[in-house]
Amino acid sequence: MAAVRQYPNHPVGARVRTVGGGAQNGHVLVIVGAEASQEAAYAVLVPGEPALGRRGLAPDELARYAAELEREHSPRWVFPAVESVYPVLLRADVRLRRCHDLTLAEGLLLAHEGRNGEPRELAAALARANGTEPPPDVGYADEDRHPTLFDARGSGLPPGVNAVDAAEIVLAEQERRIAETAFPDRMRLLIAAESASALAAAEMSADGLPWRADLHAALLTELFGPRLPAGQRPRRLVELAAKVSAAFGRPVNPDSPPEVVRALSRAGIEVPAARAHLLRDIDHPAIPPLLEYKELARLYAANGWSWLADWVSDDRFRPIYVVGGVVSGRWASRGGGALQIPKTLRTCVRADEGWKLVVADAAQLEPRVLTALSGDRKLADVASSTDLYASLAEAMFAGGHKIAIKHWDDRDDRARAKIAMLSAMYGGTSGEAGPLLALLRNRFPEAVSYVEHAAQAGERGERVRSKLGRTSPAPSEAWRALTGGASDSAADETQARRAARNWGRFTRNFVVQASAADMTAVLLATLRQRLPAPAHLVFFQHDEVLVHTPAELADEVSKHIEESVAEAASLLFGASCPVRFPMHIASVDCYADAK
DNA sequence: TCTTTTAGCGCG
DNA sequence: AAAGCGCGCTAAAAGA
Repeated sequence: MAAVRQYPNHPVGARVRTVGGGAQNGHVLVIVGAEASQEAAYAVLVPGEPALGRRGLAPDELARYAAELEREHSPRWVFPAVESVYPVLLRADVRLRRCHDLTLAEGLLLAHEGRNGEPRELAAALARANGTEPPPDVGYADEDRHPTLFDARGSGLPPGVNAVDAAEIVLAEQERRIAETAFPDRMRLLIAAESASALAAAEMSADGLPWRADLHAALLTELFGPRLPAGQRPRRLVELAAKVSAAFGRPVNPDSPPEVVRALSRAGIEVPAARAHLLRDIDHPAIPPLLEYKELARLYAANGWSWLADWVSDDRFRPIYVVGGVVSGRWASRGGGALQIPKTLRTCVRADEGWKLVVADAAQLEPRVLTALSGDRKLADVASSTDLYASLAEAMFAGGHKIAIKHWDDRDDRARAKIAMLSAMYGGTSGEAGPLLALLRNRFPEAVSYVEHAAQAGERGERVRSKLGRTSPAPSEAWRALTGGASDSAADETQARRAARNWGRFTRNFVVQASAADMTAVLLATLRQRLPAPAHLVFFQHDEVLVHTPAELADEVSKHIEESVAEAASLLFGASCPVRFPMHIASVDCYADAK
């Protein structure tokens, strides 16, 4: 094994090339898969180094051997799916630096090839490589929320085919497909970053977000009264519901939107729905308790006692993240609502004694990403400000240029600049958005035309790509049927036009949101390698990371975050990218104190 | 009665 | 004239 050199210390590991076989380029490649014949028996294959191969390893043996290989060779690991194998290693406290997740890579490549939605797990990828019919993905069992790729339901691989052998074939095939993309280096970076994100996600689930169950319980008791059996409305909600009913003069269930709408109608107030913002300005005695009920009931249902019991253990919240679970490449979560923790509960997120939480969020990430994507130099100047929207307001409205909007108030300039930018990124046109967007287009034509081209492509049914090659799905057959042919009637025409516009808004936003996801994936990949032990990532939410660290390392952690963002921007947009990506970084004891 | 869909709202 | 993106989760409502 002495012939095998350590892989150069690249933070993401994106430069790894293994086409044509394993160690020949000086990189150790380790493929781990479960034995098809036995449950929880793992195999390790090192291409070009047969002596290092192992078969029939029990989980603890796999962990020990993986730790040894990681220590000796710092290889690029190849897993059928990180979320299946890596938890086995994490339970033995084995951490790996870099990897290639075959399932995530397959998903990215399929999307790039316009085959979104086809099965992407190892068995399907193998069938695809062999030119046979891919079996459907096995997915996850709802019962235990754990991956089932290698459980009793089987891997779906043909009889006698071992996962490591399948993985070797699939890896070679994926390398071939990567090389066929327009920008292989970008796709390589994307897959490396996505795979590293999967490592980070599994580590975060294993480590958990520090969560003081006692504070959460105290808060619930304070807001709702003593804990009652599941299914029973707590005291405070009973009181508020009674007030609502009393104000209407008849029993009204505030949890039932139709009942609320009917009750208001009887009181002579017509509302199209029972949404809080539609009720906010109504003058009726039932409204205040109703709004208070809605807000509290939401918290109780989503993050009440049963959530606390199900998702918090040993003062850690352990959600399951779904890396790349959103078409744009953002993460999703499975159970626990990890990405929707209400701000009111952030007071429960506390660093351990002697530790700190370093909370870092990217300021206005998406408009900055759009700026970098489009290469709009003037907007890049605006983005040199930490408060992009304030600076944008100056650029848009300086010289007293006020467009035809009634009751203009200078104090609204920043808000209006923000509406203009969000309208460009989301396709909004309501209210003042139209004229504001026109002004933005006038001042920053390059940036606005970038998203408008994406929208037009979507309206034509074309796919669009992020900076690193994440690709939007093709619209459905139903969409094509609706928008494709000549319309028989004006109504059909309207419907077709609406469908086209809707898809255009999706692709318009996709190029920005997905490129932002590219950037944060690279950020995560970079940061998790740079963090000084025992500091570790504990939370990630689209444009925000939390690191739990011994207090004395907090400053160093902040510095690594800054550097990782710069590294990510440089890898995506080039070393000379003029766009700043400032971070709000706070070192706090409590998450609630970060803003 | 059981399953699927909808409305509403939390997060970015 | 109106029209902004992406998710997950719960209870109620609708459907089978």
